[in-house]
Amino acid sequence: MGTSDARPAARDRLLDAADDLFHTQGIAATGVDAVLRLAGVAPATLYAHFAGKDGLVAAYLERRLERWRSTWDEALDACGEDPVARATCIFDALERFPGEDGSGAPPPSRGHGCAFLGAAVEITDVDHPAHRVLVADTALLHERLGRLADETGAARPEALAAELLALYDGALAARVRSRLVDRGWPTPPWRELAATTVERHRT
Amino acid sequence: MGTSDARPAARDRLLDAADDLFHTQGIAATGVDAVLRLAGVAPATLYAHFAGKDGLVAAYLERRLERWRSTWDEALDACGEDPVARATCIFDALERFPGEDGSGAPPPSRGHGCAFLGAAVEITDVDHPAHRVLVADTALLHERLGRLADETGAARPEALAAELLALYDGALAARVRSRLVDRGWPTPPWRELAATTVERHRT
DNA sequence: GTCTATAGTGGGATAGAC
DNA sequence: GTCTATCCCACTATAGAC
Repeated sequence: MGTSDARPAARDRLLDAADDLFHTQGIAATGVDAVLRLAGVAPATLYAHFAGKDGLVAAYLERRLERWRSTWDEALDACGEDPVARATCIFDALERFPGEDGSGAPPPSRGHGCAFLGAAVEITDVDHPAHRVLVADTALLHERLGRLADETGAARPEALAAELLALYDGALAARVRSRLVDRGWPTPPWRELAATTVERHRT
Repeated sequence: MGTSDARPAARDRLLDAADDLFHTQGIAATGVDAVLRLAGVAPATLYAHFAGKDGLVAAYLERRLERWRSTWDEALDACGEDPVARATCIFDALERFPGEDGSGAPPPSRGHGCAFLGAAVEITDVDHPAHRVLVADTALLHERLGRLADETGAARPEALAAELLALYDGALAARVRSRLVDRGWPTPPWRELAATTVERHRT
């Protein structure tokens, strides 16, 4: 069956290259040429699959959001039934997430922060095809963290969820800062901090 | 004396325009033309004062970092001698900071996150003239928070400082997310959370 | 039919000359 | 201050290969 070819199809190679370059070098700073070269794909193929660069950007973010969602799903499946574990396992997901994990990722792959928050800084036009994906990312975090916070029996679930989200964003920002200054600071134990936050809200 | 003219000099008008546009629309997405138009300045004037767009970007970030430093200084002067107040008054500074404060800033002025972390996503070339300013921002935060954490008598000052920094970055990220989804979530009481964090480290 | 190779066009932005 | 040059980049068109 042709679906098991050794080399991925051109469309997937384009998305892989886009994921790498857009995230590590910035979206606007990355020319279409660079994506084409890394993917080993001809220009016409790109425009056959996507609606220009903007469409490729949207598709790259969409696929990344799906990957994040399933990584989080797997972490939730693996962490058991304890409400505290479930509310804090977003940090397990972060450790598992390809590129952000502890595995042998080359230096520049890590430490570029949340791809969606980063894109939100570069893309301010609400008519950009990627804008809805940026909204969907925040919506996903709000909805899930809100539900998980609710399950912990917190008095004010949304307040707890907002604090957990801040911890998550703080953890990602810390990686950017540690890339900038290299002289390492101690990495806070995010998961434990999150657990403490949950407990504080259960009074 | 010419220094008290009603209209600022061209160089300052350029920096004002750059501060506005680069921060709210992104650096790469903002053309030099837009800066020139908003500043009411001729192209040649820009290139007489700065080394091209990159130089303007560096100067804009440099001036913004200085503004942030003095805002933080004033907040430190105003918050008294209590070590906990001093360690947490970075959030007072955030409230005072022009553009990020609660004052009548038009919608798009707020909610674009830390200008330096944002620039770090757009500018990955370490040879870019603005790169050293990005490093200086993180260095300032590390150094000051480290010193303030030390003054609280924390057992592990750097660990405390890292947590305070995460809270700071989380607070800025929360503003970006609330701009994206508008349906507001409760804003955590950052200063109180920071105070709780300090107390937890004083055991 | 999907993809590649190559060449080329138009627009916008940086930069500098007059 | 206007006006112009130069360059880069997104995008397209054509023709051919697997």
